Amino acid sequence: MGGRQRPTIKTVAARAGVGRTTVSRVINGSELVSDKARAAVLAAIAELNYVPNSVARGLVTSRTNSVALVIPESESRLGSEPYFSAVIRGVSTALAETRTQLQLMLVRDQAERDQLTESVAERRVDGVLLVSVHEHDPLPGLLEDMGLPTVLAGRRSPDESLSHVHSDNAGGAATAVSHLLARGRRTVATISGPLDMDVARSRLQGWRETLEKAGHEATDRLVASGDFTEEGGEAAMRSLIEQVPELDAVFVASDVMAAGALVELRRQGRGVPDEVAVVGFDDSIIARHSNPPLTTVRQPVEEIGSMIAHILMEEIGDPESPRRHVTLPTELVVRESS
Amino acid sequence: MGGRQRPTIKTVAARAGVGRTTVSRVINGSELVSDKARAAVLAAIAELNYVPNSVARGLVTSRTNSVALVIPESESRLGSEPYFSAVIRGVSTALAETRTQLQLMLVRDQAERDQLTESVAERRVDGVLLVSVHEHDPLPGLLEDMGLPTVLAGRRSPDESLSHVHSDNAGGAATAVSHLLARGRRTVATISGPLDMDVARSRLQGWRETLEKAGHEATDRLVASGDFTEEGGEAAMRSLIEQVPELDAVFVASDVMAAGALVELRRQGRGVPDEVAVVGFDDSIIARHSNPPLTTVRQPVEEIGSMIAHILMEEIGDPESPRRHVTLPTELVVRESS
DNA sequence: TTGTCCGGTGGGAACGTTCCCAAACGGCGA
DNA sequence: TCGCCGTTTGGGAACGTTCCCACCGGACAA
Repeated sequence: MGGRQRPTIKTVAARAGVGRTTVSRVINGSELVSDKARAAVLAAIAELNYVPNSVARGLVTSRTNSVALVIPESESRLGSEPYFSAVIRGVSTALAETRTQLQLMLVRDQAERDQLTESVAERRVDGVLLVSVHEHDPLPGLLEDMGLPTVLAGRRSPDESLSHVHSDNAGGAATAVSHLLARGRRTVATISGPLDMDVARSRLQGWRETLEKAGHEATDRLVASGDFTEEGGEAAMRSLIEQVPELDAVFVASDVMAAGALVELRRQGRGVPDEVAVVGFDDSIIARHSNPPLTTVRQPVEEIGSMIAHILMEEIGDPESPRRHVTLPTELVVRESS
Repeated sequence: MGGRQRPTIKTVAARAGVGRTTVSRVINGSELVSDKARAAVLAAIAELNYVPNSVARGLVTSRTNSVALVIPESESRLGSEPYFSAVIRGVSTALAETRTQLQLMLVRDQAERDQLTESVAERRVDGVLLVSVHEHDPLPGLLEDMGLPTVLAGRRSPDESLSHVHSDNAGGAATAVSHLLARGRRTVATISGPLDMDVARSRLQGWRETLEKAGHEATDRLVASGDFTEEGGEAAMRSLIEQVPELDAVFVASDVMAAGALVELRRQGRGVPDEVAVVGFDDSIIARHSNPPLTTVRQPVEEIGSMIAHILMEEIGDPESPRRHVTLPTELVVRESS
């Protein structure tokens, strides 16, 4: 039964006894169609089980009704990082409402990078969502030059020109550090993310400013930088303990790294939270299940996802629409590690 | 500079002083082109920065070079379930090699389901990958009827007709139960997944057969069924303890549910593994971080992903290719919960 | 020389839409 | 009755490719 030729708009027109154009108008919800014609067309469509061919439509409208979500994954973090999954969820929810397809592009190496730009050049998508951008990543600029609507989750730097949505990283870090100080901690170290990312720098800045404002030390010896992986967190914790044996608290820039830090602390026999308090960032699933459960800064990741999607659809709909910069609030979730 | 009209194949032809067809041939790597013509075309392409329009190509070839990965998500499991992320990773890796785009479709409700079938009917994809199929899901049959190449991760039932890849669920469960028995456990209960899924039934069957073969009880009172969520695992554990207070081991059909079970056991003051041993399934990130770390059955999820993608590409390339049924081995990972 | 073949080439048609425009239709006022 | 206007309609062209086929020219055998 699957062998039958798919009906085209012509078939429908013939069946309904009208012209191609009228069918097209009905499909696209134009008002300039008589009720009679509309009824005939709708009936024909139903009988023939007609579905418009979106490729043909795309050729003439030069719209594909699909957008790309680009996730650079050199660190192979999708998988361990629930962050990406949550973004995907949010994006998908927002897109579903607009009947836009989601093309997922995991970019691991240069070859895949080239493929991505080519695919974009082929105009297979109407716009691009970029997640986890690094400061000197050429991709955002490239997309901007091509004139393709682009929205970032995060930003390259504080003066990012492209539309973007991110959470209040500095503020979240400040809350975390204040919390630790309020619990009487004196020496608050930090494990930061890769410093070529604004997320990492902003969280570090929040840590530093809060400590300085409170009259505490916030020098570089209290900073170890990880790469947002568990192993990275472990190594950073090790070097911190060595560097600053007297530390009694650590603010870690992600839950996954914090989990690594916990492993190292346990290995070294330092009690959490008795001897060392730990606060993470993200409130990912791992935070609830680590040992002990992790105090952490929750960020509205799914909302970030749906918001970048919304903004992108807006820019696709109206290329002249102004660029938007959105900062979403974070929230401290206190558990047993602090 | 982005304002310039994109060059078409005609522009290139004119520039190179050849016909459209010759340009097309060069692009598609045909042998029937003289070296001279080929060189001229390639030069023109480079000068003009020409990229073929894939939509136009798709219209005539009726190929889109993209496939859909469908993830039903009524249980909102992407996010908590690293399983899906790993599948996505595997699929993406395999597709990258074939220059095929990946359309991600999260299907939460009926509306999104309809959108999916419509999108498929519009021929926006060359094939479909289906993850986490339930026994009476109409979708696989629908796709089969439409004649669209379809490959499943998992299967509807043991006599699945569509191509599919799954791990040795019964075998994995058997290994887990044998392990528990070897540790001297006598009353091995189980928390199964939703019984309208073959994964769940197979794991349950592995549990049952192993116990029976060893001469142990394997009756229904030892079975509680969850829904692959943490809360479900918690509730199931609660009912098991009530039903079978003397149990000294539980085989749980997923790590996420096992994490829930651990929470409940702790709440009830039952030591793990001293009083109750727990074994999960998946070896997801949560297994390493639960308290205590979880003994679990590892399944090669990423490999499942890349394999379904491979098989799908094969079926798209040759619709007559035989259906394939692949079972991948599992492996027990012993940690501290057993 | 003539005929045959074959590598190389390019123009026309087709894919299934949307958009532009001209034309048909009907009603209404003069 | 005629002319005008607004609503509704449909045919032609276009979007940028690929595919089919016919053609061209040179090499080679007869």
